[in-house]
Amino acid sequence: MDLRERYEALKREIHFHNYRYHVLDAPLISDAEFDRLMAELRQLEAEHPDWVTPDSPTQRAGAPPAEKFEKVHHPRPILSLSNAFNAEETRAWFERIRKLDDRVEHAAFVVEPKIDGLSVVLHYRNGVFVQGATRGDGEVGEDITANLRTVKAIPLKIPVTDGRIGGGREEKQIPLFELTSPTHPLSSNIGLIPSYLVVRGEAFITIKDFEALNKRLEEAGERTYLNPRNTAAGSLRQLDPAITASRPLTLLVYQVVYAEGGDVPSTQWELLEWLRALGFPVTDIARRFTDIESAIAYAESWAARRDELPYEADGMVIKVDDLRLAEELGYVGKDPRGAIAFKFPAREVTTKLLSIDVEVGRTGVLTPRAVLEPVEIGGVIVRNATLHNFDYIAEKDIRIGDRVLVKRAGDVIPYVIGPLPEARTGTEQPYSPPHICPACGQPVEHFEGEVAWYCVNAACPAQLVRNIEHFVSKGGMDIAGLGIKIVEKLIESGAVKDIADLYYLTRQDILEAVTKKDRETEKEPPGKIADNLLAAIAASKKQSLPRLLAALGIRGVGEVVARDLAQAFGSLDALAGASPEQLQRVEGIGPNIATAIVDWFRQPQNQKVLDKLKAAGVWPVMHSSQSEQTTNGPLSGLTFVITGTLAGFTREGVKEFIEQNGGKVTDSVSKKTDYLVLGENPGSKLQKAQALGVKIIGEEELRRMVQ
DNA sequence: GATCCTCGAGTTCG
DNA sequence: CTCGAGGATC
Repeated sequence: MDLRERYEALKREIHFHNYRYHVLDAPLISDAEFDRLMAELRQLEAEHPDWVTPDSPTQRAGAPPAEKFEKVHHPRPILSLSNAFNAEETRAWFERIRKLDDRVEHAAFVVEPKIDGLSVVLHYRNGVFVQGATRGDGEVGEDITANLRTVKAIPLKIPVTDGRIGGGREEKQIPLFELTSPTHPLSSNIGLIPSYLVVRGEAFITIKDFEALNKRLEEAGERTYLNPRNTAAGSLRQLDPAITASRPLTLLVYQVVYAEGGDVPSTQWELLEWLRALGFPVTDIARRFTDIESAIAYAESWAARRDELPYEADGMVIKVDDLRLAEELGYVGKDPRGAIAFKFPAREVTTKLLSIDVEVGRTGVLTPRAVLEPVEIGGVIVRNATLHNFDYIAEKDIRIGDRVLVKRAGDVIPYVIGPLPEARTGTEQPYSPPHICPACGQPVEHFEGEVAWYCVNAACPAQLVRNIEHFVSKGGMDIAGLGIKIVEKLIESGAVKDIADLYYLTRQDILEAVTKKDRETEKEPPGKIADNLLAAIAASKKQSLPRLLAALGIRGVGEVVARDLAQAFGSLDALAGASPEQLQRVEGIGPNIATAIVDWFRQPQNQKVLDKLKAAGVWPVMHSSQSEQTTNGPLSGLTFVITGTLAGFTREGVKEFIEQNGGKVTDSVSKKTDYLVLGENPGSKLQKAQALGVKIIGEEELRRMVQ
């Protein structure tokens, strides 16, 4: 075999292994072996530069940076899709097209994922990738060929293999179908491949790759990206292909835009298989249905399981399988009638940042809050979102008036992911943090090495309200019926100046506060409210020492630390007399928390609070049975994390159950987690657990472990 | 000294 | 759920 033959065989082999790795995700050789093949190819090309063709694997990277992107006219318009936001609207679409054409009645549908990425158009002449473009306005896009070449999932040559591999040693002829995915064997012949073929696909970055990229950027101290979509779009619009090459882009192909001189299947379902056979990456969750209801059910099933997808999807596309029928159904504006996007509820939306409010927490920390133009996210109208802290605003360069991307953490709590600088008009105003507390007007302070800004005024009314809120909360002294409104009135009237005053309230104090409240919302007579509240306050005197300790609001002392302290010291008297050294003997207590505790007990106003609590009979001590550690239960030594909703347990209930049997419950999944207890509608802990290989059990298994 | 883990604190809407 | 920070561990 001469060198030229070896060169051609090498190219085939590299294309094939690239395909196995980047398209099928099933490599046959190691990275090192692959690198060796590439090195040999480069060597041959260095010796024979005239042999190099555009479809050589070496051509993926290395094009010099461009000045600008050239315009590309698409051979046919690249269309958009009309949307359906629920099953009802999807059925309405079906009815509309059924009335237009009788054949729709018995038509089949193909359902595919609608990936949130960037639409791209790829041109192949005689099987060689010659040009790639963005969608642009649908008529004219931008030439990003050099960038797309670096995307390894894009075949530079189709079919990606003609079945001959291993050239140079023992050349083998392998039937094409064996080279494709075992789950999708080829059923039909490829036919005559068009001499000019234009396909459309979606370029994107998987969630995993996005997170890894952002982590890398963060560690390098660089600006992170907002979401996979923005990253994919930004990466493909780089003038320097070397940057694109460094980004983990991939793609899935789903449409033939134009074909000349060859055969193209006439149904969407066959088309997907045909594209796959040519070596294009094609989704493996597409399904064909012979009735619209099954198609809708399938789309809905993915709406519920969208977190299982490796990429961000904003919906599923339902297409009429018969491509000729779809074409004949025509268009509404730029939307073809033959397909519809079944949209998932948006989880991330953009809206305008109107202003930034500042809240004062019970510890005095100032927290910025975004006031937004109201938007619906996942079924609720969001008007506010947290901005975490002032550094966050500066790092992300968030300005008032910006369009910002908002998401609900765990689909619950809204937060601002970041601004969309490209949407700026020039009227946006940078934000500067306040120098005084918005509640009391005293100057704010910042401590070395910390991010937070504090209002240090011990008499700040906002802090007092939050302090009492925390004290009476469910996890604290659990005084039901004492909400923020009544607390504010009680403070206003002077009846409450600290948490201990709650235990000295008269019926008259409460009556006054309650009657001053907005009467329209009253459901019960004030007298009854006052009596209930007095009873709840009296009942709270019996709360345990750990609860009281956590409720006091000592910095760094929450539920867990309070329990450990209570167990170690047994009473508030013992704790008040403890030295920093004694405190630090408790696991989890270091110098900082020890100092915070000692300081708290030393404050005169806190000593007064303690005296008043003691006098009111709020002075729990640990009983020996309470402090007894469950060290020999069936779950001892095991750490559990809970996610989702369990059928037979509340969150508190399952925690107690595990702890009573000697197990430990923490909030975050790590390598030290033994089991993840999985409930309905799990959160991101599930992915984390899967990534770390943590064992996942249901509540049944948990119960069995105890028996 | 760096890294991992855990805890605390704050957060929104219906 | 997120971020920040304290503490434990290597």
